[in-house]
Amino acid sequence: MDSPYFSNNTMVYDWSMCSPETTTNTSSILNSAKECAVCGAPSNGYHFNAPSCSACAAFFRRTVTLNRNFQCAQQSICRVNYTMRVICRACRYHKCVQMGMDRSAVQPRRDCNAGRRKMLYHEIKHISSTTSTISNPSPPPPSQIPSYSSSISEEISPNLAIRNDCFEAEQLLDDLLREERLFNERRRMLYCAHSSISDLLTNDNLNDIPFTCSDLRPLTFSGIQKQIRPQILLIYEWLRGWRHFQMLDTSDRFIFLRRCVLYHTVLDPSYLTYRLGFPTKYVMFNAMYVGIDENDQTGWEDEDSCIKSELKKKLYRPLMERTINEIISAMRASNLSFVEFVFLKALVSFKASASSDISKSLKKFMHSHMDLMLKALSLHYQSLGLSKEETAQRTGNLVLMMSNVFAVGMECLESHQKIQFFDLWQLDDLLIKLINRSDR
Amino acid sequence: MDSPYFSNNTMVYDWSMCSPETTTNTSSILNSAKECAVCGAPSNGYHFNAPSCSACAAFFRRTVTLNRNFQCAQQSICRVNYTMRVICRACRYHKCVQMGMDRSAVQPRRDCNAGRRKMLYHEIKHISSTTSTISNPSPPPPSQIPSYSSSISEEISPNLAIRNDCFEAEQLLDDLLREERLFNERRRMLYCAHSSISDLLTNDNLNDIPFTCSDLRPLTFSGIQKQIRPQILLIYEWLRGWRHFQMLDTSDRFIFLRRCVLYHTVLDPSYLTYRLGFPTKYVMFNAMYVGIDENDQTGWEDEDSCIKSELKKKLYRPLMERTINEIISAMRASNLSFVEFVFLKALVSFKASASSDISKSLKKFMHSHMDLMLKALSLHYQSLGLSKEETAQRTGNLVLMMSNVFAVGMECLESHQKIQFFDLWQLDDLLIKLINRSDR
DNA sequence: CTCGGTCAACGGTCAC
DNA sequence: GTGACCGTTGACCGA
Repeated sequence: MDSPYFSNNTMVYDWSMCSPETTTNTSSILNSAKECAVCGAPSNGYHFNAPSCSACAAFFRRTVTLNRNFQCAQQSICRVNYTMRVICRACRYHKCVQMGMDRSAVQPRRDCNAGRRKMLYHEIKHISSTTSTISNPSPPPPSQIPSYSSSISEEISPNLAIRNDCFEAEQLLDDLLREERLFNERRRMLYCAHSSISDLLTNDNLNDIPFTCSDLRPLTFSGIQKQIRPQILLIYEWLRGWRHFQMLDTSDRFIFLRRCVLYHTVLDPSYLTYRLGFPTKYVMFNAMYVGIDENDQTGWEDEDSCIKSELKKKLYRPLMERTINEIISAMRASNLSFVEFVFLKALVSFKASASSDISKSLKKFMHSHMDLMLKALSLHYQSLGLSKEETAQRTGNLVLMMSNVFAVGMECLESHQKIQFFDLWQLDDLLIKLINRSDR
Repeated sequence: MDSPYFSNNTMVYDWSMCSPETTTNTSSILNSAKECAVCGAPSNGYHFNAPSCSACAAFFRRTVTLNRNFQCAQQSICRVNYTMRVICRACRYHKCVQMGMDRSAVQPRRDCNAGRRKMLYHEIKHISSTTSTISNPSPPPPSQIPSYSSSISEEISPNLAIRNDCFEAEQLLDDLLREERLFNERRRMLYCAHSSISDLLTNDNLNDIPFTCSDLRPLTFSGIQKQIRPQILLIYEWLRGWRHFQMLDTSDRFIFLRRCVLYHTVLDPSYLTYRLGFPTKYVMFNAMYVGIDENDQTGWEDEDSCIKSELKKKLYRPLMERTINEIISAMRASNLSFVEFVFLKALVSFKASASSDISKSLKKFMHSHMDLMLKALSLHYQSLGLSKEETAQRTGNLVLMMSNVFAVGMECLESHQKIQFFDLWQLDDLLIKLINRSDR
């Protein structure tokens, strides 16, 4: 009664189909089971918890058991369908995962001492692969590739499970770093005043902050006002870079976007200030800054037809000071690294969304996703050679920072709801829609 | 004999040879499978549906993938056997087909990263760089254009449609449509005033224009001035969506971006005006419009601290009128479809860049890329059921439109170079860098 | 019904 | 350009 179907429904369908129009129509569910979710070929049922054809199932099984890691030659945007499925294996694998295939559903290598012939086949394969690796001058990979020999299958299985998790975690870190770099590239193009275009277009730009000190300009509120819309777009692009975002329905996307706009607006300036401006300049998302010191009037002056100096200070100095005291100082104290910042941003974004009014199954998925994030962070620390104590301490710092970000973010939200309600100064109308409770 | 193999073989071969000869003696099938039907060499089974040796199979595969067409120096009566097989390729290929080899059994190009060495390399990299992707210099040479074997089509026979080309053409159309839709989604988020956020975030938005009439607002030059930078970013994102863009070096990227900014600035307003504003409103990229009629002053008024009405009209009315007369009217006359617009945009972008100062090999690649585009367009017309005459006529229209776009674009460029030189009004500094010859 | 194993037939590679 | 070589794929099977 429960076996595969029940688990299928809770794990996959509940959250991939939480949009009303799909759940109402049962035939679409039946149709989706008849068609491979990965390549669209006629499917004969479920494989590894996703409606898929046997070919994609075999592909997925091979990829997992051999612990392969593919790299897309393009930008991980290859179309995967019946005719194109063999073109890019990286994207085919990602689509398998996206469509709900579960790495843990791949069983450990079975004991195959069923017949002489099979053993013979394996021995031959084993010998030939061994000799080829020996003849190769490159470092030998035998520890990575599972042996074809069936005799040690029992010993492999626990390691294999760990490796699967590592694989996912590693992938996650790669995704997050890629998206942050893209975000920086876009910000450079939008806000940099002095860089040459060659600097913007180059491939080698691995900087973890988008600006340099020479890009910083005194803040004007009218400048912020005009550039908040592109900034929201960039946050949306960051969110879309997350592999599972496209599977969310509209209302869940809305929740995620709202949360990210709110908390990124706190986090990004914090990191920029920590890296570029502290202790004199508080740097905003668009490389504009205000003076931190009370006597420094930069950015706090009157702006005709926009906002008065007094109101600026009344509304935003407390927020700025709280951000400095509770977030930026913590970043400085722990000497926050780029990777840690990227994790902090992701954890804040997903934790905030998971605490919102989303479907139960999505909530469950989000929590396992955050577990994976912590796992990836731990692996990162491990690769840096940190001890367990240091790892625990830095992870704890990050989690403490998260709660500070939530607190400051809430104050920021309330403050802007007040601004909008009393019309203290003109906010962008898309921002208002994201601040308000209802969507209109 | 080997019972499992035998049953396997019969099952597989029955499926592939579902012909009336299945009643023939099984042994004769096995005998015939033992020797190559083409050259008589010992064969190891079926290839492309004919019992053949691996050499003849490889020969057939190369011939099909490279779409080669051989000519026999004799009278197409050459004997093809084990010793003579390399003498006449025309007769060898002919015999391949005669013996039942099926061109459609040759599959599309597979993942190029799948090679033995490269795979090993990736796996090693995978191990060593668990998390330190930052320090990874990412060895694969980006400036090198890979093999693109399909572009080496010297001896093309038009009646033998290349399967691979069809795949690539299909992929190309898909990419272009996807990028245009993404472009529209981004424009909606940047410029829409009245849509609800749910409308922006929904997946089902397949509209081919980003705005509705209710989004249109009277133009202000200061508004254009402020929003040109996000627009350049969107053009950059469009360009980056092109699969091969990341393989270009910085200077080539610069050339492409310059060309696209120029011609998209002509093309996008043209399409928007044709679809939304004509004959009263000329619609810009950000949903702002000016009046087309000389008596309609909308958008042409004085703007304090930016630009005077007189200068606006002097600088931009001629450009607008030329765009209407030469481009928009042509779009209207041919009732340009969304897909055609997408192709027009791509053709203009790539043709303009290919005519610039880029490396010879890139130029060659660009031309074959444009050929592929025309092929994809032709396939699209074919799928719509258009006759050859109609296809030729519409393709001709599109090519004529291209040259008009180039002409108007050149005038637009000169006009803005003049504006920048005499400082007639303040242009965005990134735009200036893209207009000027040198990069500084 | 969906696992894993199997192997003929694919594609890519690279000395020759 | 050729063909031996090897890795990958997917229809098929038993469990």
